[in-house]
Amino acid sequence: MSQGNTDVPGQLKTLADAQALIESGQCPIPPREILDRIAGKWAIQIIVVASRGPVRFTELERTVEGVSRRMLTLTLRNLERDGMLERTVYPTVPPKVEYQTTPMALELYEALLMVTNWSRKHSACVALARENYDRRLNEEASSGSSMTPTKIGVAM
Amino acid sequence: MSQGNTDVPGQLKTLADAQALIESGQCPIPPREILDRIAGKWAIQIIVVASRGPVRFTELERTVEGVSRRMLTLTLRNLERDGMLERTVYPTVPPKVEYQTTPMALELYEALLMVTNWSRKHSACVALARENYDRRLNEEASSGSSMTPTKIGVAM
DNA sequence: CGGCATCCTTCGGGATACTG
DNA sequence: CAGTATCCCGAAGGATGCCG
Repeated sequence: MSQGNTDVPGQLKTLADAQALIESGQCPIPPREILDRIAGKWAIQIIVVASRGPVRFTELERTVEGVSRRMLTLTLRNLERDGMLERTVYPTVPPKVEYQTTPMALELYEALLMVTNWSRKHSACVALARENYDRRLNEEASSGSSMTPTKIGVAM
Repeated sequence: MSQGNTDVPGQLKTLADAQALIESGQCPIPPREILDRIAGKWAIQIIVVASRGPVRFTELERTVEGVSRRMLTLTLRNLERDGMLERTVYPTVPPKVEYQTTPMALELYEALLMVTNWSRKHSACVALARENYDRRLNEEASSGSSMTPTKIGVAM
């Protein structure tokens, strides 16, 4: 349980690395427990806001648009429990509580930037693929089934 | 709608880039529609398996452990609709259907490898943070509330 | 083999009201 | 201000059965 452990057992840079992991029987994808955390409707947004410096509860409530009191609290608790947020309570009256991201959370945020880049790069392509798919569904509804191997996809 | 568009409007390499995006009023995180896709319980696993070459429906059913027929079909349809999978039907009897990932999906997979790396690097730290958090909860249950600013987090 | 249709359960998450 | 507690709903997902 040493602290300064910044080594990754084996960096995965390419798909080949992932394949190798599979061969060795290990998991090449983020564990569900992690994905479920960031998959929640609010976790990432909270991390983004809290990465800009200490932020108070009510500030978050206003900034993270659409979040309910309940979900804000729940998500904050989970993130805190996972060591992604640091919660500081000032025992004043009225109470003041500040949240800010840990370095670990910032690293996750940076990793997620790759996903952001992907979506920015391919969002148009996804939209086009959907149009094609939906249109084919309609056409297929009128005509009979085709006799040749069917490939549905969008040209890249 | 040109095809060979491999340019990203603005590559996000650092948190500073993301901050800049925020200033300009743009979204620094992957859109929900994308996150929701990969957040599903099975999408990523399917992409991983299908990235190794054409794979048949029943093969997926056996490989992706725990998936139900229903969810496998649903997830495959969604991925296909988004242009992440290419579905090939051989009109033989009995029918044969093969799925394989598109280049776009492979790029997403590679982006997710960063998240995988993150979780491999920090999983122990997260586990430790949870233990600390849970232990503090118990201690706090017995004693009164503390009078000094409380910081709950794990040393990094 | 590769689905789709149906039913049912679980859980994330919203609305609202109360509290130290 | 910063929460907790309760109720409720819709969507995700599991189980099962039928079908071309």
